[in-house]
Amino acid sequence: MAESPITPREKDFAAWYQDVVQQGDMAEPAEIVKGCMVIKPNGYAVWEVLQRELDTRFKATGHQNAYFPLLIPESFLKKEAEHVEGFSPELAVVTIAGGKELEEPYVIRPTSETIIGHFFSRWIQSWRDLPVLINQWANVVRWELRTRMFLRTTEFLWQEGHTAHATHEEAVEEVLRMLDIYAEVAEDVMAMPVIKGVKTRAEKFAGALRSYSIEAMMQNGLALQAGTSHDLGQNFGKAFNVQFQSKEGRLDYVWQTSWGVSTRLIGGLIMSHSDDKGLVLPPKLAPVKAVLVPIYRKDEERARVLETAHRIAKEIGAKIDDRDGHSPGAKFFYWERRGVPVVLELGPRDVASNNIVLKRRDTGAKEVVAQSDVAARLTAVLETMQKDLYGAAKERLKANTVLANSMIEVEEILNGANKFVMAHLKDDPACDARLKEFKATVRNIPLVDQYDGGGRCIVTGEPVDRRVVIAKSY
RNA sequence: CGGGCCGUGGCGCAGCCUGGCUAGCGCGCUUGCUUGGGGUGCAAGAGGUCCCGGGUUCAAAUCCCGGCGGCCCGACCA
Repeated sequence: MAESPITPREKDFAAWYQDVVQQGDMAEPAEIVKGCMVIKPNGYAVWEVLQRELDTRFKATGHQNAYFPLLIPESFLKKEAEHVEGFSPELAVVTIAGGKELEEPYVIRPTSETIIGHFFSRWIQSWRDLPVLINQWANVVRWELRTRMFLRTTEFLWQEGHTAHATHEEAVEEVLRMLDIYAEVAEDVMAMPVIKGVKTRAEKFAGALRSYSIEAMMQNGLALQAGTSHDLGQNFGKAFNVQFQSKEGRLDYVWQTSWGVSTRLIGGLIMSHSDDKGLVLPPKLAPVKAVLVPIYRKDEERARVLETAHRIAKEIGAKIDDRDGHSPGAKFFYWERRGVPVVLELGPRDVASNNIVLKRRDTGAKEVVAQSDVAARLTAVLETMQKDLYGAAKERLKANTVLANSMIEVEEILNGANKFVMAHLKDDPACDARLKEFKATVRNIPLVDQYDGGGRCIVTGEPVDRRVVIAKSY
């Protein structure tokens, strides 16, 4: 028996994560470009499914895709004071092009609020032009000091939605609508439970009025910000002079939003469901949902088995692994570490009895199914597995969420383990700062309070209306 | 960007301290036979700028200096 190429989670979670990414053939460090990664076909296929799920929902809510330049005039970033302050440390800047020093450097987009603001100002004149609902699928670059595959890389893929509205009320509706879509994709498609909430003022997007996020819990108890949706107010409208004439004939600035999710979701996916044997993909996200491994000895068995195997695989839309020169055992391990939800085994015994063996990736449970029932059974198993993965993740989130009623309590809990700690805390940067002492942050202030309502802030003693999520995070 | 560990066939490592034969090992890969219900076995092969640059030396994977990159911790982080 060969040794597992995957470090157990218990032993070293970070090493486990690296191993799963590598063994699942998801991505590898680019090495020749600092902090960047190569997303391999297996990983990119997952991204494509995620893109499809998101894009369909964006379109269904009236958004259109568009594309803006990768390079942004440096001066654009400076037009919004908070924005430039927030992003300038992590900008990559192009100063030379065509062999000449540029008069004005270009920054490689870290996000596109500025350049899109510029074009919005040209596109929008009247209340009739609103709302503008745009989404862009793009790559962005942020010179992060510390990178981890999928979770934080120098260059990453994402979508960024940018919308402009006539009223703040409408903009806030949009912000929450998109947050809901993110939560829906996270929970229903990725089987990753999330907490929707508002970011504290200290943690909000540079240039936003308010930021909202969905926060997920990884298997090691760390939080992962899985998606954000920002109420930009009129900040960028004013910075880029995006004005429209209202029905009443008044000139006013638009109210904007922006929202995004990135390839980081794939990191979250991995750390939500995968196990010591490798990647586990929820069925709805798996590019390949089922693989059929034929088993045979002699040539005449081979012919018979392969014939039946091909017929069944075609019927149920499974991939067939008919590679020669690999033993069935080797194939089982191969698909296992690549996270395929269901592996079907078909050997001479099954051909003779008109059965087939079906195995789930998550539980490892095997069952013998009549060939005539396999299509229905596969559908049912995939559905169950999707639900079970979500259920297990939800259970873990619940089990690792605790209440605290004092700063000392919060600190004790977080020093002992990685948990989500629910505590009353005022939305004040000074209060956020107190958590830094033990490397925690407010993840968000939940939109829906599932606990005991109001209480006194554990720092200031002032009344606050609900508990916030405090945790260590990626 | 600070601290630590690391960089040697595709992958994982030994060798380095104490410089010196032809740079080894396991896995993987190729070919043949064998095997096949959870990594089959045997045999024969292929495959290496020892991260890069400079220095010391008769001689550098090994010592010295500089750089690049990876991982972990920290600071930073929409």
